[in-house]
Amino acid sequence: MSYPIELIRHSLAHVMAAAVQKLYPDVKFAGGPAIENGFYYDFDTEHRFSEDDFAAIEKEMKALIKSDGRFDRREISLDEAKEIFKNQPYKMEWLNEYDANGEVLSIYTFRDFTDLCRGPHVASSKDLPKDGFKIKSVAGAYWKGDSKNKMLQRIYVDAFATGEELAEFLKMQEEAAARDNRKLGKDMDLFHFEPEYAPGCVFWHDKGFKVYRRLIDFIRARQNREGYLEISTPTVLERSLWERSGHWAKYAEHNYSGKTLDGKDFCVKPMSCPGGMLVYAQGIKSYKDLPLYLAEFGKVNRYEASGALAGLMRVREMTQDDAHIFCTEEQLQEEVVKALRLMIDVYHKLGFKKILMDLETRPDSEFRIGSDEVWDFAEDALRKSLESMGADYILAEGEGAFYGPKICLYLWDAIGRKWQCGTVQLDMNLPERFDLSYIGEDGEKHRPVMLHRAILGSIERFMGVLLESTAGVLPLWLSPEPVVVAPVSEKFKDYANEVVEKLQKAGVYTRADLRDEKVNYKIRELSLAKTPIIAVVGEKEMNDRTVTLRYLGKEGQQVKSLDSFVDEMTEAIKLPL
RNA sequence: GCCGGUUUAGCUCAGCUGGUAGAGCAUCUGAUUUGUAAUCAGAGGGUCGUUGGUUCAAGUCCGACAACCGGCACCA
Repeated sequence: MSYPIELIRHSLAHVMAAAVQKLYPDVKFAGGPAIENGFYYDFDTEHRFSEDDFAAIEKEMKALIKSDGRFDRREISLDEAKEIFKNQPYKMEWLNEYDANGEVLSIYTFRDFTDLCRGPHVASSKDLPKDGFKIKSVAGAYWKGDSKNKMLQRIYVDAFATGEELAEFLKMQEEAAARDNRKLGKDMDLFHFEPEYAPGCVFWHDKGFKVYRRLIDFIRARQNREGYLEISTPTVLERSLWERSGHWAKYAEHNYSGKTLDGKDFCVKPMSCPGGMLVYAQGIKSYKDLPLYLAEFGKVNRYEASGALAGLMRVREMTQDDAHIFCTEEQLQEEVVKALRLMIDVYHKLGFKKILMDLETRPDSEFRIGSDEVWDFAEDALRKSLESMGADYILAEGEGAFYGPKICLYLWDAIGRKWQCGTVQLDMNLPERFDLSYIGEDGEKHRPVMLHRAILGSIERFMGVLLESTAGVLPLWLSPEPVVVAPVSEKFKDYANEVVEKLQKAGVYTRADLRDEKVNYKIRELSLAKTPIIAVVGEKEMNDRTVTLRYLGKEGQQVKSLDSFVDEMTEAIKLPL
C-alpha cells in the first residue's frame, strides 16, 4: 500500500535513529519529525557527526530497510514508559513533564530501536524507499529550541517516496544555488560585502544602487498617492531618547552606541520610530489631522548576532520603508486594511503571487506591556481587518512584539526559506512613552493609536528576495541597465552612440559596448550579466535607422525602428503605478 | 552567540601521505574590425584569512581569533 509522504519521512527518521544507535551505542535520543522535503532527528552523543559519517549511516539505513523490519505499536502506562526509557534522559524529561490529559502513551519498536511516538508509521520497512533519501547536513540545535539548553546534533535528511523524486529535488536545489542573491550580486555587479571592515553591511555598486533607488521611487510614488507625508530624522541620537523609547535597555546588545569625548552617550538608530514620535509631537494635533501618515526611508543599524547574517537577507545596516500611522481607535481597523491592501498591491506589481500572511499575537514574555484588555482589543482589531478583506492568513500565537500584535507578510528565497518582509504592527508602547495626544471633538486630549508599517520591510532583504525570485531578470522598469547597445564593429560606433543618446534622453539607463570584441563575445557576456535587451547595430541598422533586439532568455531577434524602440522603452521603464 | 563545514590570483577552483604554488576566465600588450552565448598570441598578477606553535622544512600538521556557508537561537 502507499503511504502519505509525511508518514514515510517520519518512519525513515526512526530507521535513521536505529542506524545511529547501532553505530554509536551511547547515543541519547531527543526527537525526529518529518519536515518539508524530508526529516531530521536530534541526537546527543560524544561522537561529533560529520559528513564523513553520512555514508556509513546511509548504508546502515539501507540495510535496515532491506531487513523488512516491522514497526510495532504498543500502548503503555506512564510508569512502564519511565521504566523503558530510564536511560534516555531526553525521553525522561518529556515523560516527567507529561500531562496525561486523556491521551494514550504509545511506543513504536523498529528492530532494536524503541521510541516514544504518537505515530502512525508504515507497517514495515519494506514500505520505505531505499534510494529515496539522502543525508543533507548535520547542524546544532538546542534541546527544546531554547538556547539555555544543551545543544544537540541534528541530522537533516532529504527524503521522498522515490529515487526519481529525490533526484529531481536535488537538481532543483542545485539550480536554486545559481539564483543565490550573493552570486547574482557578483554576476550583475550590484553590490559586495567587506567582511573585514563591515560584516553584514552592503556596499552598493552603481547598478545595485539604481535598483535600490528605483524601489524607493516606486514606494514613494504609491505612498504619495495614499496621502503619506515623508520625513527624515537623525541617525545618531542621545541616549535619553532611547531610554525613553525603551530601546536602550531592551536591545542593549544589539545597539551601536558610544560616548563622545565630552562624555555624552549616543546611539545609532536601530529604528526610526522615536524620530517619528518626535515629529508627531510637534505642535497640537486635532482629530481632524488623523489619520496622519509619516513615512521615512530610514537607514537603521542593528548589531545582529554573527551567526544570523545571511547575504542581503539579514544585514546589520538596512533601509526600512517605514511609516507610522497615527489614528483613533475607531479608525484603526480601516487603517490596517488600507495598509495591507497597499502592501499586497505592491507585491503583486513586483511580480509576487505567493505571499504568506500571519497574525502574531501576544508573547508570553516578561517584557510584554499593556493589560490583557488592551491586547484583546488590539488582536481583535487586526483579526477583524484580515477577515473583512477575506485574507488568507495563519495564526502565529505568541509571536507578536512586546508592545503589540502584528501582521507580517513573508516571501521565499531560492532554496525555500521564508523571510519576513512587510508588516503592520500595533504599538501600545510608544504613544504612551512619548505622551502623544490629539484634541478630540469633545475638546479633550486623547491618546492616538499608532501603527508601524513597512511594505518591503528592508530594501536590502527585499532586493535579495526579488533577485532570487526573478533569477536576476528584473522587470525593465527596475533594471539598472535594461538595454545595452552592441555595435558589430568599430565602424558603427557613431550610430551606437546615437542610439544610446536617444535612449538616455528618454530616461533609459543604457550604454554602448564599444569593446574590440566579436558580437558573440559581447552577447555572451551581457547575457551572463542578465542584461534584459541587447540592441545590435551594424551596417543594416545604420542605413535603415533600426536596431536588432535580442531579449534575454528568448531565441531569435526582432528588428525595430529606432524611434519605435525608444518609444517602447520610454513606456517600459515607467513605474507600474 | 552556539554546532558543523569552509577560507589558495580580481572570479571559479586544483594542490595526494609536509620539500617554500597551478588551471580556466578576467586584466594588460599586440594582432584581428568582427552579425547573435567565448578570435588568436604574449605578458603581468598570490606574505595560500590573521596569528601563535610543532618541524631542518608548513598552503599542507596542531592551537587561538576572524570572516563566510548551512542549521539552531535571535530578529524592535
